[in-house]
Amino acid sequence: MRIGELAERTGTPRRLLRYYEEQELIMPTRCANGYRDYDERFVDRVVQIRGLLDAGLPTRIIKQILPCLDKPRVIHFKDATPEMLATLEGELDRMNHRIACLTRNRDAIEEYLEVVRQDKAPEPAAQSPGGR
Amino acid sequence: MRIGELAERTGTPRRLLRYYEEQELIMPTRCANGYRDYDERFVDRVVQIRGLLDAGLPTRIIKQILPCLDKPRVIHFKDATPEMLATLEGELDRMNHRIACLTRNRDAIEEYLEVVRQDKAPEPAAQSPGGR
DNA sequence: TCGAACCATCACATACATGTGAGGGTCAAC
DNA sequence: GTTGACCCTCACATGTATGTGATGGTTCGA
Repeated sequence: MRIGELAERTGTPRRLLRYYEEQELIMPTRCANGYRDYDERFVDRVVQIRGLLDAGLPTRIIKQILPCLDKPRVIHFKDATPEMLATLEGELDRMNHRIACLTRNRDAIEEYLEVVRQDKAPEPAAQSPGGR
Repeated sequence: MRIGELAERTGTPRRLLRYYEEQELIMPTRCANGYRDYDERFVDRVVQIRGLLDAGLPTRIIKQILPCLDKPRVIHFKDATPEMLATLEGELDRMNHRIACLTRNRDAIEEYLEVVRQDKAPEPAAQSPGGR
């Protein structure tokens, strides 16, 4: 598929698809006329990239972890230098921190919303301060 | 405490503490001489801010959710306009997406690391391709 | 054959978090 | 009273992910 279709199917501006390519996150082939030609697999991949970017990972890191996640991963064993593994472990750590932080705050927001809704919804009886 | 101590205790450049204040994420009082005066509570708060920033939330959003998380939260009930609640729900959603994405990728990295380690560590017997 | 709808590259602009430094005040210790 | 370690307020610079537009090639249907 060409860039327009991929853009539409992933909800991503063309500009960014080209940017991700420049950052070597995705490497589409080219048609004879120079147009980018994207494989079906790129749909998922782009969505994954966007998710990781949104979660705070820079392209530099995403570029490193992406190849490790492809499923027939035997191919990538030889790339696994010690430094590379160390980087991955470091990122694993940061991701765990992020997950913990997000989860903590999400739970807190959820609780807040529940409490506020309880305070607004029920029949107007005796209520603690702040009630409507 | 003054800015230097807070910076050291949170591992945050002074520059950023002033920036967070400019963005109205933290509002220290001032001493007579104009120095910022930080309460003990700011230590946790700054750490929380940094965690959320690292997880991809912009200061604009952090500013909105922070006050909802303070524990004697009765004070903040009146701020809960419908638009505000909608925003919060939206952010809750995005945070859930982020958490899901991070968790998925973390698990995949973890699995990858396990497989690679298994491939490198054990006694050199018959092994699948890619072995050392 | 023309126009619309794609595609290409290039370049400049923006928002946001952050770095860095200049120019100057405060204060405690010597 | 001078020095050094703080603090202040600017203000300009950087990196990263984005927005936007100029300029031009390709394809295809009217």
